[in-house]
Amino acid sequence: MTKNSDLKSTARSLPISLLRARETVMAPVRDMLNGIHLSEQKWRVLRVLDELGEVEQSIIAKEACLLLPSLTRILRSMEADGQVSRRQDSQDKRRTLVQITEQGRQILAENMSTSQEIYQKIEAQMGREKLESLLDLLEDLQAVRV
Amino acid sequence: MTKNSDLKSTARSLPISLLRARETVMAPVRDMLNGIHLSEQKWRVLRVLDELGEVEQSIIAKEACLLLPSLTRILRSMEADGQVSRRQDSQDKRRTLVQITEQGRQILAENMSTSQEIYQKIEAQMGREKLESLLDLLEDLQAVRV
DNA sequence: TATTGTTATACTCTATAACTATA
DNA sequence: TATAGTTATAGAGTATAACAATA
Repeated sequence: MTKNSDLKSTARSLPISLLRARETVMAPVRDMLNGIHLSEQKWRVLRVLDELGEVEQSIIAKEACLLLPSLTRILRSMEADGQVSRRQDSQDKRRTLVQITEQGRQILAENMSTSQEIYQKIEAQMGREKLESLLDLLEDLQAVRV
Repeated sequence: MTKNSDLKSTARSLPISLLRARETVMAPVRDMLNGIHLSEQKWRVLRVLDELGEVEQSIIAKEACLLLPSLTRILRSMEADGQVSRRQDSQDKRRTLVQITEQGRQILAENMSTSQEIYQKIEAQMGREKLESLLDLLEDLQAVRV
C-alpha cells in the first residue's frame, strides 16, 4: 500500500527546504532582533539601505521581499524612530528616495558582531566551502526566471 | 567614503538569500495555490501529512514550520473542509493524531503536475546537478545546531 | 495612459501567555 | 511537575483594490 501521493519528499521540495533552512538560521537572529525590538522586516530594510545608499521604495520592496503597502507602513514607523529619512525625488516627483540615517547604521554596527558569530557558528559546522557553494547556488536560484 | 557598515553584502547573507530564493520559487507556487484557494501553510500541512501518515500536531508544527497556536486554527479549518481528520490518541489522551483524508490527497494529486512543472522549469535553467547540490546543502544547513 | 506610492480593508500568521486535560 | 494542545489577545505582515499625484 502506498502511503503517499508519490510526490517528492518534503526534504527535496525547494519551497519547504528553503523555509526549513531559513528557520534554522533565523532562530538565533530572531533572538538578537527581539533583544533590540526590531522586526525581521525592518532589519532587512536597514541591510538593504546600508548596501544600496539612497534608493526609491520600489527597489527596497524588491530587495527586501516586501510589498509596497507593507513597506509604506514600515518606513513610516522607521522614519518616526529616526532609522531612515525620506525625501521627494526632485526630477520625478512621484518617487520617494529613502536612505538609512546614522542612527540606523548604528543599529547595524551594534549588532554586527552577533550577526557574524551566528554566521561563523554555521560555517564551523558546515564548512566554509559548502557554505560558499550554498550561497552561490542560492544566487543562481534567485536568477531563475519562473 | 564608505557607503555602508562593512557588513557582508545582502547577497551573501544567509537569511536574506534564503528568503529571496524562496520568493523566486514561491511566485508560481502561489499562483497555483491562489487558484485552489489554499494558503501556503495549508499546502505544507498537506505535504507533511501525506509524507508522514498519521502524526501528532507537534510533529506537524515542526515539519511545516508553524507554531502550535497557528496550527490549531489551521487544522480546525482544514478539518471543516474535509482535508484532514483528527482523533485522540488512545494511549496518551493529551495527544491528537492527525491524518490526511482522501480529499486532502486529491488536492495534492490534482496539483502534482503543476508542482512538477515548476520544479522542472527551475531544473532546466539551473541544471540537475546544481539543483541536487542545492537541496543537499539545504539539508545540511537544516541540521546545523545554532 | 502608465507609474509611484498611499490608503483602505479583510484576512492570516506570529508571538506570548494563560489555561485545560492528561501524564 | 511536565507535556500536548487550546484559547485569548495584541501585533504585524499579506494581498488586493481603489486612489492621488505625477510622468
